Amino acid sequence: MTGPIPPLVTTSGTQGGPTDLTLTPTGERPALRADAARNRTRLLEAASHLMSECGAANLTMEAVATAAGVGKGTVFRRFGDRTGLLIALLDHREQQLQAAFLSGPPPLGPDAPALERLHAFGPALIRHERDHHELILAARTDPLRNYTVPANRLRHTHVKLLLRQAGAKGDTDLLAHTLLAAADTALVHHLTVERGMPLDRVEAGWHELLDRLARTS
Amino acid sequence: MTGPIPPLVTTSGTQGGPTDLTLTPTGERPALRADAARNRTRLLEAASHLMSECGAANLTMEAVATAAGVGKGTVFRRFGDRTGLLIALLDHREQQLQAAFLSGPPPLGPDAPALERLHAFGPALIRHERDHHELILAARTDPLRNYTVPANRLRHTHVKLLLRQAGAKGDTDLLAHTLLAAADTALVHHLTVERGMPLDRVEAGWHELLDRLARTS
DNA sequence: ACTTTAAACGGACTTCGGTCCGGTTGGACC
DNA sequence: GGTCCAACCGGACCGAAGTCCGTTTAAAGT
Repeated sequence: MTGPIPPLVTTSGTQGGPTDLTLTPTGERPALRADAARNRTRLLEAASHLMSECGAANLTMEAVATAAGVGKGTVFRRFGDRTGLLIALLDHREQQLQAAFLSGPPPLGPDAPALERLHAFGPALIRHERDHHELILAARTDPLRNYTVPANRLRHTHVKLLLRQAGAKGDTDLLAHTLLAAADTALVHHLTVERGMPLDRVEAGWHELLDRLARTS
Repeated sequence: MTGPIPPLVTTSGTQGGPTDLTLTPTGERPALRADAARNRTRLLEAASHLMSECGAANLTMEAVATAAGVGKGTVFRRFGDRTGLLIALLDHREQQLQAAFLSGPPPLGPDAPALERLHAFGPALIRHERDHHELILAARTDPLRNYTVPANRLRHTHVKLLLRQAGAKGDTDLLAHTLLAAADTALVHHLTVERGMPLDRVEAGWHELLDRLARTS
């Protein structure tokens, strides 16, 4: 990872000033040469396939390269590192969720009042994360990287905006972080799987927390 | 890591039922053979020394082993894996903080009202984590492991107990997780270092959050 | 002191992430 | 079509984590 600008996963979602009101999904990509683009999709398909067989934890870069019929160096050039590949896989699966809360029908989408959207967002997020917890946890090697991942920045901005629209008083930036932390994959997995807590209770926790954080007084 | 019971770092702090009211620090260890104990401290000292020279990120197991004058296998036998070694280093540095909130003077210690203790706990925790953020972040390879680390379980139980004593309504278990997440090393580091947020604001966020979570109505 | 055994030891070995660099090629511009 | 170059490709190579297993030893019992 010494290349000048390894065009990793994707930017966007939150590019310019902090008051950018129009959020966009994390899809766009910087324009790749034909062969590179072809190899990119091949690699993602190979990785996705291998993952469904061996599990995300056992996914090796060399295996992906071989399965895609390219050299190992190519994988690293394209995705930077193992985590980059996993994040790219995730990003693809996130499109659905993003579409749902950015432009989908109420109560998640923009045609519902902010507070209602937030209440709907929690369970949607929690379930999405639970569905992909294996991949998400495998992609979390570097604890700081989460805050850089476009999809997560998008979530944060989204929640922050909704909190403001809902008239929440206080440091909405921090409150958004707090709210998102309550739906964190690792936490939810720990609670539900390792400690046997029913998912309902976790979701109830979200609503309860939201009620307290969104107070307008 | 195939050994039957690699007696890793230490247990205790939260052993039995969930209503164990007397918390104890995370110091005790299962009793080691003389040579093993000797090598253990040698290893920790060597690791600590190497870390202060090269940084936690560049600490290699082989270097630690060599510096301590033992074989590589010995390091792994004792600490299980790299993370185990780092956690052991951390555990040692945590004793001070634990003593402060378990048995120290008010407002952190037991001679202050619960809510006041919680308010004092945040800044203490945040600063402690910032002082050791390098080690803490390096030790966080597996996102699920945090919830298993004795020191973190102790913190959680501590906060949960204080919330109850303060008369907080709601799911105190979840609320404790939320509160601790607000002081999480990775988050605080991201906010203060990468985003330039002043530490005061993060601490203010703790107090604000606590006020909302500890509501008794 | 002697035996015994579970525990500890060490270092060769395997595996995998990540780097490097010489060779190849898409595609823009003439 | 020809030239040119930035971007791409691949696989040898490196470093470090973690495993394995034959050898050594602390220490408990006799």
